[in-house]
Amino acid sequence: MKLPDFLRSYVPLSPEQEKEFFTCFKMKRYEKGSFLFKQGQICKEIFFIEKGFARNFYYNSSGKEITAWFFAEESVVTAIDSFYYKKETPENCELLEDSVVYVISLNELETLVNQNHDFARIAFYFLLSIVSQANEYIVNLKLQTAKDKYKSLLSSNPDIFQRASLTHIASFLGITRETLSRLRSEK
Amino acid sequence: MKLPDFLRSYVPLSPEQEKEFFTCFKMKRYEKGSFLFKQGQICKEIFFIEKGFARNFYYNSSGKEITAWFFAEESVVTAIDSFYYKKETPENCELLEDSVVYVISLNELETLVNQNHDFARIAFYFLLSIVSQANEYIVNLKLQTAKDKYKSLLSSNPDIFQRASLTHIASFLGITRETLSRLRSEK
DNA sequence: TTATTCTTTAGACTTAAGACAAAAGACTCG
DNA sequence: CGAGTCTTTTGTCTTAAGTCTAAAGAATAA
Repeated sequence: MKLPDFLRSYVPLSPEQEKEFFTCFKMKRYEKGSFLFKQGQICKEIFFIEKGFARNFYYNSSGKEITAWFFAEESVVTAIDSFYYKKETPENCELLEDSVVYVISLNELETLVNQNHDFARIAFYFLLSIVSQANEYIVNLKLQTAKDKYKSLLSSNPDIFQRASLTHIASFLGITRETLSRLRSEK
Repeated sequence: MKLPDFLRSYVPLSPEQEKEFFTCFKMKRYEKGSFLFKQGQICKEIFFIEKGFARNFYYNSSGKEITAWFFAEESVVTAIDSFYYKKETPENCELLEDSVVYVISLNELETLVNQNHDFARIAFYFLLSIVSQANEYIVNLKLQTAKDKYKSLLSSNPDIFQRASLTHIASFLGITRETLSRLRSEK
C-alpha cells in the first residue's frame, strides 16, 4: 500500500480522494525477467513499483544494450516520449526481480489530470521532481570522470549494486564494464 | 505577444482565461550581458523569453564555466532545483542579446497551479515536454562522440551557432573548445 | 585608429577510457 | 551434477579527446 503514501507525499489528500485515485490503478504481479514494455510498442500505461526492481534499456547503433535508468520501490515508470509524442518507444523495461506493480493506462491518467485538479497538482509536483533528478544526472554525466560517476552512484544508491549486474550499471554510468571492473578493484 | 500563444499551445483557453493568465506576468526588458539570476540566489521567478537569447551556466570544480542550456524565443527559464528544494541555485542565467522577457514569481506560479485547474494542466503538459527534451539530451550525451554531438546540434539547432560563442557551445556539448574548433575545420 | 580584451585556431604532447581477447567465477537447467 | 551460458576480471594495445601553449582573428572601447 505504498501508492497512496506516494500520492499524498506530493499533495495532501482526503481519505475519499485517496481512495478514488487508488481505485484507478490495477495491481499486477510480474515475474523476474518479464517486461513492462518493449521497444517498438506505443507505451499505453504508466507503472508504479510497489515491490521489485526494474531497468529501462535501449540499444545503441552497434546493438549494445544501454541502461537508461533503474527503478526501485516507489518509482514511477513509463516511456515518456511514447506518451508525449504518441510514437513507438525505443526503450525496454525489464523486471530484474519478481515485482508488484500498480498500473494505470496513460489515457486514464490524462483524463484524471484533465478532470481532477488535485490529481493535476500531484502530477505537476511529481514532474518537477523528475526534472530535478534529470538535471542532476545531466550535470554528473557532463562533469564527472568514470571514477567520480562510480563513487557518486555508490554513495547515493548503494542498493543498485546489490540488485543489478555490473554490466547494467556500467552502461547506466556511460562507461564500459571493463572500466567499472577496474574502478572497483582499485579500492 | 507570444506568451498567450505559448500557453494555448498546451491547453485550449478561452479569451478571458488567456487574459487572466497573461496579466499575472510582468514584461521586462534586459540588456545584453545582464543576468536573470545568479548563483547563490534562491531563484524566486520564472521567465518566458519573448525576444532574445539566454544561456544557463555554472562553474565546475576547477572554476571553468559550463553551459547547461540555451534559451531562445518561446523558452521558459528558471532554476528548477532552487524552486523545488528551496535552496540556493548553482546556476547563472546570462542574456546574450537585448531581450524582452515575461516574468512571474514562483510563488504566484505555484498559486496559479494550485488554484486554477487549467493552469495546472498547462504546467503538466509543459513539464512533460521538458522531461522529453531532457531525456533526449541524456541519450545524446551518453551515446554520441564529440563529432556526433556537434553534428546533431548543428542540424537540430543551427541558430545556436549564430547566436552563441563556440566556447559556450563546446561546454554545452560537454567537449572542449579546442575539440569543437577541430571538428568544425575538418569539413 | 589603435590599444585591449576576448574568441578561435593550430601544434605538440598526454591520458583516461574504449576495444579486443581470453581466463576465471558464478548461475541455470536439463 | 556437469555442460553450457552469463558475468566479471585481467592484460595489452589503441584512440578520442583533453591539456597546455601560443599565434591569429574579431570585437569593443578609448
